[in-house]
Amino acid sequence: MELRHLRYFRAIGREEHFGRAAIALRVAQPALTRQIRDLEAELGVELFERLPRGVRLSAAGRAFLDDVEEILSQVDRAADRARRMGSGHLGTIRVGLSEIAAAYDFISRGLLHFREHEPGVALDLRSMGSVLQIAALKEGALDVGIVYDAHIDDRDAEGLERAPLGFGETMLAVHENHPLAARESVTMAELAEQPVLGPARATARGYYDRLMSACIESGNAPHFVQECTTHSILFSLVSVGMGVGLVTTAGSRAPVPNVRLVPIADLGLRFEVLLVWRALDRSAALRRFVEMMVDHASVLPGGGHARAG
Amino acid sequence: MELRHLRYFRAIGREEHFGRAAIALRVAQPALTRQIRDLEAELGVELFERLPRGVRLSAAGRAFLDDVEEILSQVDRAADRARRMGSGHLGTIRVGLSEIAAAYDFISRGLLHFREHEPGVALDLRSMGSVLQIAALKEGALDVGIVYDAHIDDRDAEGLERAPLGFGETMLAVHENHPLAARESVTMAELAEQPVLGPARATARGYYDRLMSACIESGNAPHFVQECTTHSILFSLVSVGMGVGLVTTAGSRAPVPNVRLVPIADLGLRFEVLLVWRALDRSAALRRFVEMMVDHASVLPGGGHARAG
DNA sequence: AGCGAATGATACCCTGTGAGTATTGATCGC
DNA sequence: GCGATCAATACTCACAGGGTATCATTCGCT
Repeated sequence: MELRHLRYFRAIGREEHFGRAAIALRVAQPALTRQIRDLEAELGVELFERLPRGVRLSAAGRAFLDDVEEILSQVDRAADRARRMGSGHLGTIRVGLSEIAAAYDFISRGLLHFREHEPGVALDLRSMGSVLQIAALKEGALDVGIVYDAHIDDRDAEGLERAPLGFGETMLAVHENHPLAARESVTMAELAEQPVLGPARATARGYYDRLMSACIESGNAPHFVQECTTHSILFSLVSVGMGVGLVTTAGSRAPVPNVRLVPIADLGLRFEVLLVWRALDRSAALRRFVEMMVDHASVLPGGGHARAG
Repeated sequence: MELRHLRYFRAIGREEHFGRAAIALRVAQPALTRQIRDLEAELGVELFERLPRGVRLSAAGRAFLDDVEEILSQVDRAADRARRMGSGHLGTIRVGLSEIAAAYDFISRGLLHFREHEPGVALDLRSMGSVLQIAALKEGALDVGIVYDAHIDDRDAEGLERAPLGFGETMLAVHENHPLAARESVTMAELAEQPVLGPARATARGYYDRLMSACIESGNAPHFVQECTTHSILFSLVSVGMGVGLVTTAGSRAPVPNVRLVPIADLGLRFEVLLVWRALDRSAALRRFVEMMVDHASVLPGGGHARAG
């Protein structure tokens, strides 16, 4: 049995007329006679009652017609689904999101934009740290990650592709009652007297190392009193007055009400926010996602970032 | 797209290996390569990722495989259903049952027997009068009827086929306190003094006419005081003492507690209980039903009836 | 009653396509 | 580096499915 049999049978069953079905199918009538004869032989069932003039569906034929209609429409749906999937309009993308990502409006806007323009593609957003994202990407447990460039070392580079989305400036988080809270900017020298909170090397090695290098280069390495594994912990500690914090984030507003962000004049430590994915991944949906994220939150050659139309 | 494509794709998708799939399908491997190439071209989707060594389902291929599995099993189910329907093991038979039928145990037993042996065939039992059954049969609203022969006249005979199932004896229904209740049998002469209940000509013309003819032939036409359209009405009236009733039924027990059935020695009016169906009806389930009913409640050539093994 | 139209079945021919064999190209494992 | 593995390609062949012409039957309209 082939779909041809079913298509022919459906046409004849609907019309209960070989001639009209032949016209609709754009084949000659004898072809239908033969195919239906073969189909009936294979099933061992008379699908049509041969009347003196014309034909009529038998009881078995009527039941079979219902099934065939369902089957053929299911075939169409399956083909359509495969096509949409192949063209990237349908599917699931597993996106790794470290908590820092939420701070960048071009990321959340980009995600929203994609979801609106590709409603068939489910975004499986997974909150996980940058280091974990890289590992998950490599073992195929994640399709795309959003991380700081500092977390990718050269060994990671092979097999992974990346695209810059924007930048994160490293700033000082201070409690609103802190003397430095009202300042336009501060210098590293001013931090020497302060208890400073910083990242944890264990969970963000590359970032930690680059931050430390920059501090040392500035000539005024601060006094770190606490390593924080996440931004939210760091902000919490700053907000209860445990010290000032070195954080890399977007914009000038902290996610906690009573904490202010102050630029550091002589540090100039910038991190790139990257989209990362497997170079071998040929998923059309992924390509579409990357394209849209890059396009939406396009990074200008000069270094800043702006929204594209 | 043909089922061949789907069958090949399913085999390769399950194995993720062209060679083994070719063996399982009993075709040469190049045939698969070509069919899959065509299928992918038609869908515009790469269903398999071509690895340096071997193949792997793509995301679209994996989704398509799920659909294809469903489609192919549905095709099998549809074919199976059509076959079962064609062989009479599946379907629906609309059976007309007049209330008299319930009195004959070979009918209820036959129905039960059929239901047990053909669980795939639904019996759509419809309670309707004999005359209505004949009409419904002719216009295709009913597949088989169970009626007294008296209701079929020669005009009905054409187009309808019949088979005898058993006999109904015409007896006298009397209230248990009635003087005749204890008798072994009565004669028509004895009924002359009685108020008699009989059938209604409007709803059972053939039966009524034959009953009347027999009464007149007996030489003692009784005095009918009431026409009853149904057996249950007649029995009700007898049970409240409105008179004695002439009824045709099976066995010697009335369906109402305080009514007795007494044979009428000199009437000898017997009616055949018939299975009736359209001669042109080629439904296998119907044929199976007729065969089983006749076989089960087989009527012996001598005239009586007995149960067959 | 007879003729023509309608309808599906049959006969016959021909082309396209699907399958087979042999081979290539590429890669992996030892 | 050699042989094994695996899919793709080249080429040939047979047959299945489609087309045209025709038949058999029946129905409708004179």
